Amino acid sequence: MSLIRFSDVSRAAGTRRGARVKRPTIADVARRAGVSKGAVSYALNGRPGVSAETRARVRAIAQELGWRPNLAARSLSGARADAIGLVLCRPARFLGVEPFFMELISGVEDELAAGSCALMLQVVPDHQAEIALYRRWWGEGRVDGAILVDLRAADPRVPVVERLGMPAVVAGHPSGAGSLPAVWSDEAAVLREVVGYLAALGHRRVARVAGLPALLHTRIRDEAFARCCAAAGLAGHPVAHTDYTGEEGARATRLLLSARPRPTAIVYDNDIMAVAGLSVAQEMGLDVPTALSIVAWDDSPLSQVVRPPLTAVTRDVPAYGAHAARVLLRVVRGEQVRGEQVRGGRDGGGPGGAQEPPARLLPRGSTAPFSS
Amino acid sequence: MSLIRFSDVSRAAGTRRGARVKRPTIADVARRAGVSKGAVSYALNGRPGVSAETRARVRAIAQELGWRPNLAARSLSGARADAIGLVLCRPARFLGVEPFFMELISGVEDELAAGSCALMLQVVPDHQAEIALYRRWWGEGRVDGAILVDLRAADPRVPVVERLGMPAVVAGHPSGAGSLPAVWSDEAAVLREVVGYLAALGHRRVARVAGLPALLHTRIRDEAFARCCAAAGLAGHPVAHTDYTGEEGARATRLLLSARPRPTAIVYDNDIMAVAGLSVAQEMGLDVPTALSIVAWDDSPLSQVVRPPLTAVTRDVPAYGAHAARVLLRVVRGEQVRGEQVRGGRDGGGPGGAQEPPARLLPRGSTAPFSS
DNA sequence: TCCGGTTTATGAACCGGAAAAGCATTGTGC
DNA sequence: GCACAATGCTTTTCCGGTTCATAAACCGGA
Repeated sequence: MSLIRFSDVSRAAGTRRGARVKRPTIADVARRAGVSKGAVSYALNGRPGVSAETRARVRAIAQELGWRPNLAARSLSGARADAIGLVLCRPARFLGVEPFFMELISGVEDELAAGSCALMLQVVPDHQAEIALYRRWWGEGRVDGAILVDLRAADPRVPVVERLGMPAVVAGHPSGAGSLPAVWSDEAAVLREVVGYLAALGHRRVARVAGLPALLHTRIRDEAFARCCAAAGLAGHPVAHTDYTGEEGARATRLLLSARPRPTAIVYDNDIMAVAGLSVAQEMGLDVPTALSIVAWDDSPLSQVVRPPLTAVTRDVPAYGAHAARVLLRVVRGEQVRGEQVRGGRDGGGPGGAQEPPARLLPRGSTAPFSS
Repeated sequence: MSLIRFSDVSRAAGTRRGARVKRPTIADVARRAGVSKGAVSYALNGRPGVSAETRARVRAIAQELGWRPNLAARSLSGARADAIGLVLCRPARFLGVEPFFMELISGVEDELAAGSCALMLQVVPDHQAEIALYRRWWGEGRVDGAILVDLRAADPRVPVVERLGMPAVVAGHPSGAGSLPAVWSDEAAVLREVVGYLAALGHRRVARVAGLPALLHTRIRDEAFARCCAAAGLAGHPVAHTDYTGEEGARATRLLLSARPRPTAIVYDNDIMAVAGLSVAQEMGLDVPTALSIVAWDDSPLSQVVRPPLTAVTRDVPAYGAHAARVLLRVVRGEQVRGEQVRGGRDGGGPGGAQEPPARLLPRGSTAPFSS
């Protein structure tokens, strides 16, 4: 009996949304201030139509009552949802591994928080689901726009988003962004720096352990790598593709190091694989850096805690996310992304967008001169 | 001129929400089906009030038109927001490092996606901001509830959330959860297993590199560690507190290994610190595992790619997140969390909640018998 | 044929805020 | 002194669903 009562009470008063402590509405503020709803709306939104005096009084009362605009009501009258979406489409187990996304997200949120905009995050298994999600979110009016990551060649998401008319920003190279603005950094330039550096150290056989071949940025790196190697006059430049996990990184390294002649330097597409590769090399009796040089991508604390600390390509990922968010907010607000358009438009990118400061090569202990 | 025109066009038709392709509303469906708005609502929500025949017709038409319920409108009439909140309160740079949160999030979302509920994620600098965020989200009707993580002793968030009446679940030990349901795993038991294992291997001086001392689970582990060591008859059991970063993990390890007599085994609170500790040991000429055994917490691929692979405490983090989400959804829906209440209530936890399957110790190459 | 009861559908109110239209009051220019 | 604008506020309508009161249609039984 008492159990049933408890259950009933709980259902009736505890958890149902409608039963929560009633929040003041704009009408409460209006009544209290002795003005109309409309006036309160004007006052609180900083729009003309009320005197400075009334505005101040209304503001004070709203503050006092702890009034907050009901988001549903606001967006129902055609305003914004004040949220943007971010869909991650890698399997969960890969996500946990890479600091990249968490850093990206924290950067995005830094920017969003400033505009008191929220982030809707969802992890999905495939592009199909991702597209369905965009439709749903946009259809339900749940988001004002989205940031697209992990662009692929001929990415199906781009035309869908374009057709939906949903504001969106691509975090990645503009070549695949269609008409969407893109925020990206020049990976080819960094790769040039890396290869140049290794060549200068005397390395002639440089290999690469790359990420998912379907991703556009992997392809761009692949191509740039081939070009750079050729330009630097390096011999063969084997590239192994992986799924970014340590396991595959280790396997690829083992394969590369078993070949004859074996490479004297390996460039990895992330740091987890570089660490795995380092372990494999040590396991195989190859000293790093004297017998093998290693370069990691997307520096994280991980690169610094292993011995030797890894030479890494480092970039400010949070800043990258923040930048993407900033551009998206501008698009959402209907502002032209003018400044960036000039900078970004030149090589066929979308109508707006911006280039990030390029990543930098940070030499540490895992690279050294090589002489055969 | 063309630039200006482009800008105008964009503002007028491109990005403003109002100008997007008009989505069908319930009224459109009603008109098309030749029934009233109300009937459509009943039909689509599976509520009585329409005939099976009409229901089917309305459903078909809604489908055909691609109708989706406008979330704002729906939640305005007192329904749910169909989103739950998760606020992370560690500095961004720490978040990127730990796979834990990303895995937790992916688990949460697995569960939410099933109920087509979204996740609002935000990273904040401190508890102050976190609390403000709960107020805002709840006040604006943006979320139906929240998952609280990283509980501290006498956590200020708990009473605030209780007072707000916002459904919430604590991911952590129920001792700090007040009246909120908690989802947790028995860390003391695992620690007992770990210490017992090391003691059985012949270790007499076991040290611990712990995480942030302010966190409740750190305290629980601290206390359990002390108790287990005493129970196993181990000598001193120094504990070094850190901020979870590799740097501090390395520093703490250096300190511990410089003491005389030095510990023969170290248990770390996460894997990044364990990896850092491994490097430090190797740097100091101590072979792992013959001279020093290492145990990591929260196994990630990282533990497996280093040499030797790390013995680690492993648990199913995504499942943990999924579980928390499931309990929260129940609370939100006003269902009693009955089954769990029995299991969870026994030791003073909230009115509901559930215990996770305990973590397991996974011996790998970094632990070995020790004989002085 | 009439009657109570159920099923099925309708119309209107309502949620909370935004914004257009309406309406006094005061001020300005000629 | 009058036309006209600006100011400051109110009224009204609207956004898109939910829900309640109500009514029409239907049913079997007396």
